[in-house]
Parts: sequence; C-alpha cells; structure tokens
Amino acid sequence: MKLKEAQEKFIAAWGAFGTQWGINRTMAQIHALLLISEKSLSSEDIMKELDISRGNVNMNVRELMSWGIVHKVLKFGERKEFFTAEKDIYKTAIQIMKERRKRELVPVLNLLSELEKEIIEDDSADHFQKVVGDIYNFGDSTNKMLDKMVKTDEHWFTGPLMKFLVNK
Amino acid sequence: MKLKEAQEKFIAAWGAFGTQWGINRTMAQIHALLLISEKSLSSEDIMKELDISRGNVNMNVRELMSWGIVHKVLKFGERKEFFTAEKDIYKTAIQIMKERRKRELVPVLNLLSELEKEIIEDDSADHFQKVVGDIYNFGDSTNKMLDKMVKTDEHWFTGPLMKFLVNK
DNA sequence: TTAAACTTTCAGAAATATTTGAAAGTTTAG
DNA sequence: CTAAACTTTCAAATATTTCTGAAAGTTTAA
Repeated sequence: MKLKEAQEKFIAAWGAFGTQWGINRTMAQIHALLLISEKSLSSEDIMKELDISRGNVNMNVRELMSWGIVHKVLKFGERKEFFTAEKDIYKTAIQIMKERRKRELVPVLNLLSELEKEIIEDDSADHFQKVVGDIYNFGDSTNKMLDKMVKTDEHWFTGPLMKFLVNK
Repeated sequence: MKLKEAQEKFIAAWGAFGTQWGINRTMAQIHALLLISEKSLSSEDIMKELDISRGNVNMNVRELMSWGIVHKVLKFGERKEFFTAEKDIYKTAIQIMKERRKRELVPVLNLLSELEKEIIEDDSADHFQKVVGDIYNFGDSTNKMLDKMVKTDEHWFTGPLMKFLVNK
C-alpha cells in the first residue's frame, strides 16, 4: 500500500468514526489530517487536501481549537496562519475528556441536582426521585474520577491505574 | 414543581443531551421515559406520552433493546408487548460501555492494525506510522481496561478503583 | 380456518445539520 | 493612509438524519 493511500484511508475512516461518536465528519477529517501532517498546514492546504470550502475549514478548525486539540502556529515572515494538532495522543485524550466533562457531564449534573431539590410537592414521586438521585450519584462519581484523572500530572494510563485494572 | 412537570423536564433534557453525545433525540427520550416509569409501557403508551408515531417508537425501542438497556416484558393475558428499562444505572452504564467498545473501539483498532501492517513500501512513512502506532497502543490499553471493567463482577465504581482515584 | 390484535417495514415528507461561497471584516506592509 | 493578503461571517443550498403513517406482515384466540 502506498503511503498516500494509507493516509487517505486513515482520514476517511476517522471521519466516519467521528460521525458515529457524535462529531461532524469534516471536523474529524481535519483532525486526522493535522495529526498525520508533520508540518503545520494553512487553511489553503486543508481546503485542497480535503476538497472543502474556506468557510468549512475556518469553522471546523476553530471548533477543534475550542476543544484544545489543535493550535494556531505563526511562522516568521508569513502572513498566513498555520494549524497543527497535538501529537501526543495521551494529551489529546485527556483534553477531550476535560472538555466533555465540562460540556456534557456538568450540565447533566446541574439539571439533576435542580430536579432533586425541586420535587417536593408530590408524594408519589418516590421512584422518580430515586432514578434522578441514582443518576446524579453515578454522574457525580464519574465527575470526580475524571477530575482526578485530568488533574494529575502522572501518566496514569500506563501507570498504576492500568496495572491495577489489567493485572490481577 | 409538579411531578409531571419535573418528569417532562427530565425527558426533554435527556433528549437534548442525547443529541449532543451522538444518539437520536427520540431514542434518548424513550429511554428517559422508561427509566422513570415504574410500570412497563406499551408502544401505544410511548406514542401517547411522547407524541410520536408508531414506526418511530418501534424503531427506537428496538435500537434501545439492541443496546441491551431496554427489555421486552410479556404480561399474562395481554397480547401486547411492554417495555421496561434497566433501572440499575450502574448496570446500564456497563452495558453502554460494552456496546461502545464493540461498536466503536474494536473497529478503530482493526483499521489501525491493518494500516500498521500494510505500510511497508514508503520510507517517508515514519511519522504516519508513529501516529497510527500511538493511537493503536492507546486504543488497545483502553480496550483492555474496559474489558476488565466490564467483565468483573465487582461493583468497581464504588469499590477500590474509585478509592484509588479519588483519594490520595 | 379466519379475523382481530398486534408489530414491522419503508417510501416519501419533514426536520436538522453541514457546506458553500461571496461579501464583510481585519490586519499589515509599505 | 490604502490596498493587498488574509480571516470571518452567514444566508442560501445541499446533504443527512429522523419521522410519519399506511400497507404489509405476524400472531393468536376462538
């Protein structure tokens, strides 16, 4: 297999997987492209490589930056902006966890704790309150666990946690 | 707040969150509805409650069953099928992990290992091979970890794992 | 049998999400 | 300044996903 062919396969597949786990195809493809590019790329480069419009590149690159997994690079003597992806996959994963915690888990916890507090009028609310409480507790534990994972400097993924889980 | 109001809020919110993490709104709403219903519900009940069509209910309930978090219940003397959601949130989470591992992680690992093996022709493929290899290793560790988490009978979420992570 | 009670399917309609591309906005070299 | 080089925005077009509802299929009671 030619390198180019393999790269295209990787980008296409990453795009398809992206769709499956809820992020848009193009965003995932741009991320894949930047991951496998040693040099940082301009909007122009990305447009050509993936055959997509300027606006699309702009919007998705900004989204990737808001996730903290793609960064702007400025080159001396160049007016243009270039972009590069975090290449450490561990750091990338941590960053994604961080963002998902913030964007998805925290809002759920807020909703649940609001519901938990407010149901006081109805005395047939037992089951509902239990469900809400159970989900809250589970979410809260997950939240704390993620927080710990994310804040520690330790490379826990290859460290004692993994040993703990995988051995024994 | 009235119970009914709180329940509707929960269902609506669960639907919206679902959208965000890549599953369809109605499927998430049906799951929410079944979670907070003590009794199992018929298609008819779900149609009325969420104001959606028969076909929509049928398709999404089957999808939830394929995830293993909703089950068919047969009642004596009743021709109709009823549905109920797994109420243990921990079991539900484990089940979702199991399925995501199978549906999302394993296919990614297959792709990556295929790419890893096949790139042999080009000698400028170093960086690409490193990226693919790094992602593979990370995915493989995650896979093993999830496998362990999922297979153990231990309620690890409140057990030693959490203690390990949250304390110290 | 058969017909009522139910479930499933699926083509077309509707809703939602993504993309384009041209215009507006911004920055910088000279 | 000002004009060239670049980035951002956003309304309209396109693509994708989801939903409807009626028809087809299945099961069961009698």
